[in-house]
Amino acid sequence: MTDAAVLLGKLSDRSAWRADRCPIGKALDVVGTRSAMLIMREAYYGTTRFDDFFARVDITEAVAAARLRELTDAGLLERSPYRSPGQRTRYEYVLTEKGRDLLPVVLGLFEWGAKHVSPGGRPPVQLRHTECDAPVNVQVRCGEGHQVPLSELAVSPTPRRHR
Amino acid sequence: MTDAAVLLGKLSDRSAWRADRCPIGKALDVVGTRSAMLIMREAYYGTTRFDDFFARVDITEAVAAARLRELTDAGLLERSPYRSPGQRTRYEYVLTEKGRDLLPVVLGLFEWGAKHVSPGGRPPVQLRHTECDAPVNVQVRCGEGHQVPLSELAVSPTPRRHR
DNA sequence: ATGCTGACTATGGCAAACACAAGCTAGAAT
DNA sequence: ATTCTAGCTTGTGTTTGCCATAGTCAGCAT
Repeated sequence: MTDAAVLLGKLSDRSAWRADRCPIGKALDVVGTRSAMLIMREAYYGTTRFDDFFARVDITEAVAAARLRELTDAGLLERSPYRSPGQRTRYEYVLTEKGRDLLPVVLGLFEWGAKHVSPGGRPPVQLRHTECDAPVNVQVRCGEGHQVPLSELAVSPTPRRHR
Repeated sequence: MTDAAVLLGKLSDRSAWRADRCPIGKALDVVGTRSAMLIMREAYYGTTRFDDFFARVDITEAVAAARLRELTDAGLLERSPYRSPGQRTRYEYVLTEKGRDLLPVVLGLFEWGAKHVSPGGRPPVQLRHTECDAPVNVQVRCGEGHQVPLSELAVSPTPRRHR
């Protein structure tokens, strides 16, 4: 038996269904580009201003403008006015709840890239918990706190909600 | 103070560095396309054969062939021969360790898409732990087992390895 | 009034991702 | 020998992501 998730109910006959309306596909419609992911990374690093985004992500202004608009339209970032003393009003891009919720994905990419694609397996930066200094990583867990490997992952149809 | 990770050491001056050689970018070089992510999803569902991949991911044969080659070249999948009784030898694509390690990313996208982009917030399938039936999700944790929110995430330069 | 700075917008072009359609190939079945 | 099928390959055209360069605009400083 090859290693895979466990398909339950009507899903067990794989030829009888297709993963249209898949949440993964929907997510990729919003954050499926390289520049979107890297802009979110920058937001996590604390970047809020237009010029910082395009300089630090190393993309052109046009791409930064397009992506920032898409991400604010989609609700991952919010454009909010601020005024430095004696300056005119400007706008900064701040993370929303929805944007913060994407953190596991971006951190997951970080971890995977660090382990499998970085030269010598050594990433340029490391991640730790401020409270206890232990290294941080992304884990698949269940509500009981167990770590869940792929072979113990059960996929079942969402029951219909009746009214 | 806006909500962001804590940058330590020489990273604290954000104008003094740029995230080139970022593991996130490297990861996206390999799995940065929609079709790559969706093919990995299918592999987690247990799909192994060419025809199943392109039919179930709803991409063309050409795209499936290109992506499968890239993913095997990159080491996330392995092409291995098999023979059904009285059939000629065929090839199937099976997950490697490297491919399985990407699971948190794909599951993270699933969870984010389900929560934020699915109609009515209801995904078509749900994920549970086979051992205890508790719902499964992706979490950012430290070695001590604490859940780590963005504001408690410390980013510091990797110390140089001397020899 | 002129320039500067932060935040964009516009134009043009290239390459990658993808779609659609057709063709090819190895070997088992007939 | 011919057909069938799984597993691709090739050809053509469109769309999207991105780059590079240049231009705009608002307001503060000079």
